[in-house]
Amino acid sequence: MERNISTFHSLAKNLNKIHKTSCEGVTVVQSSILHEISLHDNPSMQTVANALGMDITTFSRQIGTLEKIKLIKRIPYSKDRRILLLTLTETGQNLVGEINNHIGATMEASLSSMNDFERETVMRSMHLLSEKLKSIEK
Amino acid sequence: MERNISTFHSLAKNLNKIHKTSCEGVTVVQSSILHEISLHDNPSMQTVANALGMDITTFSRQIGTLEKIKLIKRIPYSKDRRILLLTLTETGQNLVGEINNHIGATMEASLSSMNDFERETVMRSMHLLSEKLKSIEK
DNA sequence: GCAAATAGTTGCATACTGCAACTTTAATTC
DNA sequence: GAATTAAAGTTGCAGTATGCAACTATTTGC
Repeated sequence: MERNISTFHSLAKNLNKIHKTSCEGVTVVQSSILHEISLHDNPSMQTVANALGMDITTFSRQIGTLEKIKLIKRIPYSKDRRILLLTLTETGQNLVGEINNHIGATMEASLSSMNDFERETVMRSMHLLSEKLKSIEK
Repeated sequence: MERNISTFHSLAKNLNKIHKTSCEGVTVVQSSILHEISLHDNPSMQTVANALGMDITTFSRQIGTLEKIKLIKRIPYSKDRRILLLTLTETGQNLVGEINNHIGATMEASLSSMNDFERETVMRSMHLLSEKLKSIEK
């Protein structure tokens, strides 16, 4: 188990490192926000902030920044005027695509020395693990 | 591949969340520093900062904080007086142990619905992946 | 011995974070 | 249907984190 803890730290650190080097011009947090928006269909601020487990006030300011640099737009929701819907601009969509490509390429590169079976096993395990971890409450 | 990117984000986020909830009284960054120190035998500042990919100035200040709250000590190295060696205090060691236990317990809990074979596969994949990711240069 | 390199610290200037308090709008309650 | 309560976001702090530049102190190389 001791060894698993080191694996935990190492994996967390390296995933973060990959993410950092993959999102030029934007921070890791901002990249996560953009990605999360891309997963939904015009989500509200609360929706995205909750999905990311971010404090809404910090989130609000990050959204302000992202709108200022024209990666997203805030659109008032006519049926409930308290709500602002978030949408990626075209620039934002392109950036998300680039970041995804970069992350994907880095992952591919680091798994390149595995055979297809190993690679498939690792990817499936990653997916399984992430699904299990999602369901942690609190 | 599109799906793998979401897995990537989800996994990174959840590992970070587990870490955050596991290190009470200390930030995730500080916990990483403590863990990294625990992996070495009286490492120097540079050694740990490099291992974590942290800027030495930020690191220096974090070490200042950690020493102030008596989790680590800086010990001058007699053979090269530019160097300070880092060591965990007893309190620091205990904290690292608690954090490790908490992380371990959370991981166990979230994998509890798997059978032994699956769990073993996932853990081995995690380890394999983290090893591969380590070797990414730059 | 002196120039260059290395380990670490400190001075900014900037950015991130979260609690408290606020505004605006919607839902509830009586 | 007015009054209360709740929800979505924003802003005011105050504390912390981050990184570049410049600094001190030591060591290494020639």
